[in-house]
Amino acid sequence: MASGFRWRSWISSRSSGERKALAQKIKLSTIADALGVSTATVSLALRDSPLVAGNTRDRIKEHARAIGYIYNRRAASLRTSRSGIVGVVVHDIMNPFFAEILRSIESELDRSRQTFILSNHYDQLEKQRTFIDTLLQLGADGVIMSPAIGTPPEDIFMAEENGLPAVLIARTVEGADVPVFRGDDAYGTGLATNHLISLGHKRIAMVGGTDQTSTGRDRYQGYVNAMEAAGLEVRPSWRIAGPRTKQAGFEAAGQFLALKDKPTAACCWNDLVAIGLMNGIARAGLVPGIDISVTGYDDLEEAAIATPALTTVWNGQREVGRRAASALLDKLNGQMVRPSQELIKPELHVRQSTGKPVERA
Amino acid sequence: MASGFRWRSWISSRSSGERKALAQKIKLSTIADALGVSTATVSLALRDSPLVAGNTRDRIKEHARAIGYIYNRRAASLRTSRSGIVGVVVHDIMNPFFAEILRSIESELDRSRQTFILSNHYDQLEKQRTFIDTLLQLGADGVIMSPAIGTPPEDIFMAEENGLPAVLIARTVEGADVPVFRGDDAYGTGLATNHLISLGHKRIAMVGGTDQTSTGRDRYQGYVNAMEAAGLEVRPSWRIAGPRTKQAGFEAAGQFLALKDKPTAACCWNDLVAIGLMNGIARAGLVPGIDISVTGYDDLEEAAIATPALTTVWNGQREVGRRAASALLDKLNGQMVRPSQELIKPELHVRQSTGKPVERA
DNA sequence: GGCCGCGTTTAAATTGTTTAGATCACGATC
DNA sequence: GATCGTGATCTAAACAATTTAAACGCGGCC
Repeated sequence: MASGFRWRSWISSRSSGERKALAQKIKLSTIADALGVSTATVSLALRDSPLVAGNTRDRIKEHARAIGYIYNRRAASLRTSRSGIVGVVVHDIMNPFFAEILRSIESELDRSRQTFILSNHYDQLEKQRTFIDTLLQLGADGVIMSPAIGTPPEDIFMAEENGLPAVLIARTVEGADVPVFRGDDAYGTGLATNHLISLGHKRIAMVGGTDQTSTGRDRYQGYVNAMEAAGLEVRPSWRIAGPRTKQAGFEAAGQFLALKDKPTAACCWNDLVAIGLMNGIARAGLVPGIDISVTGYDDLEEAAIATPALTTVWNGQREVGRRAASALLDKLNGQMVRPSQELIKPELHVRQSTGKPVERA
Repeated sequence: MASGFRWRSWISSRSSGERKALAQKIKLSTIADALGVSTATVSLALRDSPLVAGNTRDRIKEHARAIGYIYNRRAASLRTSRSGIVGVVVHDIMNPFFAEILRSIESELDRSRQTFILSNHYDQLEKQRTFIDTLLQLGADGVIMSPAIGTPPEDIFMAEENGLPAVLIARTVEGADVPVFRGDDAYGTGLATNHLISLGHKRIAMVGGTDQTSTGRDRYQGYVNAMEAAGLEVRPSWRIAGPRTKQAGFEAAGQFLALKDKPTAACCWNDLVAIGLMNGIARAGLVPGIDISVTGYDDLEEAAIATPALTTVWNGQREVGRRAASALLDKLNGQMVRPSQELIKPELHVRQSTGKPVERA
């Protein structure tokens, strides 16, 4: 009795499959039978193989179109080991920094008819692993990833070992033997910091982000290098770490304004933090760009329309996405892609959020 | 000679598949052979079927884990007609309005082990069709879509006919026989408009968005109804249509400020437009929330930290995503889901971007 | 001796790709 | 005129990894 029940419940989820099987009945053999040729010929014809005569091919393609044949990629990939799927994992799809990267990846992959599956890992290693596992199960052709904090090189090695070639964007993983595409972060924050220094600022804080990632360390290093090169003091309390969001920047304003020997400028982790910080500063009754100078990073579209317009560092997102996708495609097609670290040179875009320092009593 | 060349180029893309086939060699039969059981037993054991004895199952699972077996979903789905993939199409992934919807869809689908593929259609019908076609080829189990402008009901009918059940979010398609989940837009803009009216505003513009979608018509209608109910004039020139982005809101500021009998308040299509508009107003030297009242729509996280904090209409995004995903899952499992239109009741969140009107000479 | 239940196995099925070989027409060669 | 070679088309059959319906072996039971 009990076992009878378990049996039923176990097979209960069939209905959808049945429904689908019922609907999806047009296959290669349907076409083959209708035209009196073999399925092999149909398969070859639909893929424009030179092995089949021009007019046979035309007849087949026309008939396939007419009866609404739908190509079954699963069946095909079972044989070919290529699924036409590429995985993309980033911290958070919604972070506008990734917007442009994703767009350029999308357009690059479109060209070679690869579909992509997107996922966030929210910097949780477990989520990232689950996703990679899913990609392996689906037989994905490759993965482009911005690795989660703490990703061990073994994870990437394992993926490659199981036929899932990887390329990294935005962050690097020490010891992983794959191509990495990202901006030159140290150089970039150096640009921003030097800009502030040249305006006359001497007390400059660095707001937002963490030092747990390669990006984090590089950005902080660029700031430190610039400060030291100018003979300026770097105080630990001037490093206000935190999430990379507007909300975090907004909340950091309180901490920033309460600092002893209050800095006159903030070099922010990214545009989101910078905009949040400016909002927080404005809320406190000060005027960002006049009372406090603020720089961002990434040059999001939003930076130009913020109030005041944000001085920021353009990070080459388009390039990162395009090159990463292109390198992955090369890998898929069996070309040897050497695991280099491509650093894209950032550029400073000066706007109204930075100015000469105003000293108050 | 020429034909020889074409031949070569045609078969040239095999290398990756070969590489993968080489790496991926552990399959059901590998385990079966090692333990001296049949592949059927292994298949059943791994899926915790009651048809296989407890200790056999444990041995099989342990061995599978030890040698790093990877489940091949393509092979399985060929047989079962279920792929574990759900498609999600929206206008633009990067629009933060969809952020919360996507997050709740993600967490709902996670629970039943469905992977989802995301895509933008940027309101281009052709892109949407290509994506649906890809889903059909991959044997996706279903699709959640915010339909592109101009989507004919036949497109949705065709998908369902081919075994791809659909549910709609955010927008409806007249004549499509599927469930739709969205906010009550007319009611929502009514809330915002009435709030402005109750503060004493008489000249209120509506900024952003288009009237080509069901959402657009509903939102405009809610605004018009509220105005008329209060006996206020609705001028065509006060309807400043446009894209639904910050950039568009920013640019609309010029047009808004140049209006004859300049309105004292703007009821904006969404938070992005509202924030852009406020930035534009601030850039022109006026103070949003004092000189001009502005309302948004969606209640993005950002609304609360904008300067000034934005009065806006909460749209129940979480609910939309959760219910849509849940309805789709029901459909997949063969339950009859009636094609109802679920309207989620919006709520007004009053902040500092609205106040009593200031009349200037 | 037939039937039952249990655990397992066998064989068929899912759909498209690939490869070795079949077929045919046509000219050239002996 | 028969044989052979050749190139162009096409086909039969093997193959990919899994699921599942049906069958099987084996005690125990009536």
